[in-house]
Amino acid sequence: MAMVVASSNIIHFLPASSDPPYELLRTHPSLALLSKCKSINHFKQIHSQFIKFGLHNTQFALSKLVEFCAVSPYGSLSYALSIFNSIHNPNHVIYNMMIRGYSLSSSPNLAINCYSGMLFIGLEPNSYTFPFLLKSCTKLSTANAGKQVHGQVFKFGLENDVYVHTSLINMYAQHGNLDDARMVFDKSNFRDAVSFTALITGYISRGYVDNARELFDTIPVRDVVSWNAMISGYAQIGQFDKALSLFQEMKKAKVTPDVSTLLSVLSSCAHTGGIETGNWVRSWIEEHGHASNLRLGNAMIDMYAKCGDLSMARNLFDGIQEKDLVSWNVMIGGYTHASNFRDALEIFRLMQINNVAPNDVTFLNVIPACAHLGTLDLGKWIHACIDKHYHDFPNETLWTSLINMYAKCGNIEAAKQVFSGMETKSLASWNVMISGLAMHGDASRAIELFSQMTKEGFRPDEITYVGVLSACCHGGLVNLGREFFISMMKDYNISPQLQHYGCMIDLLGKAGLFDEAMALIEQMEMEPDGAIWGSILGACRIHKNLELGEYAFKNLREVEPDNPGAYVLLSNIYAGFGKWDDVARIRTFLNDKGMKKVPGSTSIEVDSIVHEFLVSDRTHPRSDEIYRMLDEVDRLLEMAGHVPDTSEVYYDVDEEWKEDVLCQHSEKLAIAFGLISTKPGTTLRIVKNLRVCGNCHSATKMISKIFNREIIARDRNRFHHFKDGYCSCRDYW
DNA sequence: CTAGGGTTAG
Repeated sequence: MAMVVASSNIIHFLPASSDPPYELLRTHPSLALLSKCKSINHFKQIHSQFIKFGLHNTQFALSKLVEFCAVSPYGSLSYALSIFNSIHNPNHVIYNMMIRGYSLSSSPNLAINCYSGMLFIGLEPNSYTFPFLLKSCTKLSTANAGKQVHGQVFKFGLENDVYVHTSLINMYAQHGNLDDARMVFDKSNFRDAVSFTALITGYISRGYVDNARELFDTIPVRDVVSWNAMISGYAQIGQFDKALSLFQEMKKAKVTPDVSTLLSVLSSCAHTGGIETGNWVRSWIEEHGHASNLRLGNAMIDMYAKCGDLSMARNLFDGIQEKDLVSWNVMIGGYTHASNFRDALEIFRLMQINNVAPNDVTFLNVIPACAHLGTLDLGKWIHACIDKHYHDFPNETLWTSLINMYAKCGNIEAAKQVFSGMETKSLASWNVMISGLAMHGDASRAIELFSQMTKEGFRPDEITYVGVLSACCHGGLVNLGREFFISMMKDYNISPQLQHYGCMIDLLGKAGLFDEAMALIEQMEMEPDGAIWGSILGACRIHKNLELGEYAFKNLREVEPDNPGAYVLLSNIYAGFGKWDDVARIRTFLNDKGMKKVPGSTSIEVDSIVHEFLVSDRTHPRSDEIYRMLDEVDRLLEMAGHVPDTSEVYYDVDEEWKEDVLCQHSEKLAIAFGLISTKPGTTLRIVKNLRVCGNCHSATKMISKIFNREIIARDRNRFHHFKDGYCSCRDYW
């Protein structure tokens, strides 16, 4: 092997013994230049300085030149090699620096060649050689080379050097060979915090946190990295409480935290809602001059957002001058996490204005916001953006999120397109597609898709069955619903959860099968929740069942004492029986308790802007036009013979409820605005926060015919497609 | 003259 090759431009061959005294070399001014060198061109100038002063004839200076080229990020390994090749008899240091260079490069295997070359010319490796060589072995995917190098360590009697054995432990640990890592550790006669920590991180990365902790407790003197390894280990596996209590111990031990510590601690605070510790960390960061650290800033934003203090998060976010992608993502994610979807989209808009390119994390936080708000235009724009820039990164979660968004924004066709375009479908994608179809009342397609997914070998999970059962529920398919419910338990061993019972009880109740519904409630192994009693109560309203209605109300009030919806539904039942005294009694009770019903609101997206309306809302800038349109709508409805159904309306009871009679429900305002602000024939998509009332439902059916508009309405539970005077729910909801 | 252990969003 010819490791020593003369290079054409460097022709000096000198024996090592010609080095002048180290002191003269070490203090030479040209050496100081290297520490400031930031480019290879600058290095070449320094190199010629070395030649000019005759420094390049010394092993010392040559080792410095090779070190820079091989190790510095501004160096170049090929340049290091050309210098190395010009050296007649490189010493240990020069060889070590070449090996180190390879260990840092993308071809760590070449370190081994270099090591062979060193042996070939008769140089013995020393205690510095192996840490570098072992780092290369660590980077290799196979364990073979590492084993052999371990043999070399014995051969040269270096197994008791603490640096060498730490490198061995680390190498084995990184390869997942914890037994050998432990063996080296146990056999070594000297251990410090570094060698302990190497083994501890190995245990943690394989999930053996308890073994790691056992070891951690026996470290004689722990340094900050040991603490960090253990604290972040707990955080990684989700044991955030343990991470935080260990941090308290670290404070007691008077070990100063560094940036890594603080990042782990902030993340733990974020996950546990531990805002007190979070506040402490924040003041510590400010006192110790870390306030301008971007990563800490981002972690603090995340912590405050996840702990629910969005305004503090926003203050910190606004205070960061040089925001990076993560800053934007944590702020958007914070708002989405807190269900503050409008602000999430607002930050996203600011991000566009600031020309910051989004990534998949951004989209995963923005798309659900679009889904909740029903902003189809923005959702489409994001979809186009993903198609354009991120098609190379197939991200099933991203497509699944898009399917869900299209379904929730009322464009089920686009949802189907994204779904069928997915090359590899995940269980989650089948699930969102099925529940999307269910939401749109397309029970037959949902069920068809379910059988297709099982044919393709996917095993349905509990979420799949929530979708399937809710499809049956929205389609009124009682028999099929029963069959699926049984098959879920029998064929897939999924025990029904609250949501499954909820679907079944809703389905049975709406069909008037009260005995069966109540029997199912008896059968449940958990306490029925408010949704279940609510659906019984709602079914009692439809089927005018006063006795069961009162019973369901009693139970609902026990589970959700502060839910005014229970009183409203019961009042509806009384109204259906003409029991106005009871209606009034409930009203008085609600007023005395100061309970307000959740204000209904409806939003509509026009030209990518979301307009939100409340009952009798007059705050919109085009309010006058909207109310003129509303008058026109009411006039045409009356002409077409639309008679408001007064059975659900609270006559003579309350100012707020009177407005129902005036037909100024928020959905009608949104529709009126849609009619005046879009071209004739444009589909109107509205999103309502509550369930659509009977009056608005029948009015909207007629509006769709009179104005020749398709109106797609999302309420709390499902979609209604109004067209030509009909609704896709077939008045069953 | 050279060295070993650890890192943000979902």
